[in-house]
Amino acid sequence: MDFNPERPIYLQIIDEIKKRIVRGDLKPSEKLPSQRELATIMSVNPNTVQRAYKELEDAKIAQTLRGQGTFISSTISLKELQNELASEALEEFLTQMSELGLSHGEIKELLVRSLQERTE
Amino acid sequence: MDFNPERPIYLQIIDEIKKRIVRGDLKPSEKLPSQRELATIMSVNPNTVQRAYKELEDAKIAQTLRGQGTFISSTISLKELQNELASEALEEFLTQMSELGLSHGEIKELLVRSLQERTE
Amino acid sequence: MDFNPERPIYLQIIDEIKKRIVRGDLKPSEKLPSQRELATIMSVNPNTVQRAYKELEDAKIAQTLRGQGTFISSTISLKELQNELASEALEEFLTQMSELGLSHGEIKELLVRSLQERTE
Amino acid sequence: MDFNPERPIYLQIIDEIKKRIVRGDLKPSEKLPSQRELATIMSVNPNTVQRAYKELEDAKIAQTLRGQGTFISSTISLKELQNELASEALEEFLTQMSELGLSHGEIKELLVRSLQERTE
DNA sequence: GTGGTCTAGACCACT
DNA sequence: GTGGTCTAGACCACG
Repeated sequence: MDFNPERPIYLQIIDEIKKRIVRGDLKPSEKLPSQRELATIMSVNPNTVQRAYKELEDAKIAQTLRGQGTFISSTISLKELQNELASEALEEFLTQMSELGLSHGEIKELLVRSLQERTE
Repeated sequence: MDFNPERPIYLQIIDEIKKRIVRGDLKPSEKLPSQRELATIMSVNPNTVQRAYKELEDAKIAQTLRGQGTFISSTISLKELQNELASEALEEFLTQMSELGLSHGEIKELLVRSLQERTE
Repeated sequence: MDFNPERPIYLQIIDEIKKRIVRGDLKPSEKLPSQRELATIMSVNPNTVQRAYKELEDAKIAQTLRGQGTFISSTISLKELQNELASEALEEFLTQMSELGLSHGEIKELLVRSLQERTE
Repeated sequence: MDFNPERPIYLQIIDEIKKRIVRGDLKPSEKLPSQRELATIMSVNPNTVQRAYKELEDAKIAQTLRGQGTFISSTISLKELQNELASEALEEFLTQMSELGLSHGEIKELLVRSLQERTE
């Protein structure tokens, strides 16, 4: 994993884990790599991983058990998390486009055209 | 204007000014508020405004004339600026959605539905 | 039994056992569950129970007889243990309240009101 | 300030600040010492102070302004915070006492006697 | 000068 | 072996 130097590493780790959960690569109740292990894999300091894990815990996405490790929360809903993240992105996108003075029609057209180009 | 504390204020000021240009609220050759004035309006440190203006200059979007103030560049192309900003936003949006495992069809559907809700 | 993740589990086990003794649920000379058994009941690592039992021994509250198990000390004074635990709790409580700037009168009033609500 | 080695320093800093707010020593909107400054005063690492400040921010008790410092939240209600902290302490105390098998009457008597001793 | 992030490395408590 | 805390010290972005 290569990090964007513009954005704090721990936030990028959080985003990555969330996306893996949503895509089903990580399942509820599954154990995350230990802080040290992930730190090694990502060539990052263990404290940085810890920070990411802590925020995931604050967000109720992960849970930590003393001496056993950090786990994806067992009660988490994949669909819900996906909706949440997708809505955030969509909201952000539409706000941006509106502020640029684009109408709904123009936004839709732009998107459709762009998707077509990527499919070809 | 209220700022997102996650993002440098000067960048948010830049974004805001760009959007105003694109929307036509600010016209080419028009004079921007003085740094002090804008700082007062936005309850922000004058240095922050200065930094925003400087970056706008570097991007050839504004020009500073000694003793006269800062002006929107007269040669600026609204359409081009709009395309640029819209493309950036679109790109970012599509990347996010793909990483969430959504297909092109799903993305389109989500957008269309969301636009409809906003129109009603 | 559900544990507070802020506090070591073995301490919480110790507290629980002390309370059961004070309430008479566990009597002097009575045999405690085996470490394995208690570990199973509490869904806890056997080492954790062992540590709790060891600390109870150090505090002269329990005794381990080789091959026979762990027993509540026969010479233990219920009243004394109760006083000790109650004093600790009271001390802690009064310190907290004082630090919040509450007067003796206010503390008393708060307690009385709270007890009344619980009785109704 | 001397710390209890049993409890994380950052939690003790948090508690201390909360108490100062409740007692009126720190007022809403007031600036807290800078992280470095407080770290020096308390002979503690700046990171430790930062951790405490961050948690206060998560709890909406403090607010951080980029480059300006950390401030007590302006919308905070002293009475509410006091009630909250007092209720927590009271709740904890009563739970403890009940678990020791003490009746409401006994609890009250113990408290009254203890307050009297402290007044004399 | 202020907070934010990160590293390196240490020690500890818990399982 | 696992996470939790802490230190020392560095660098950066921001105001």
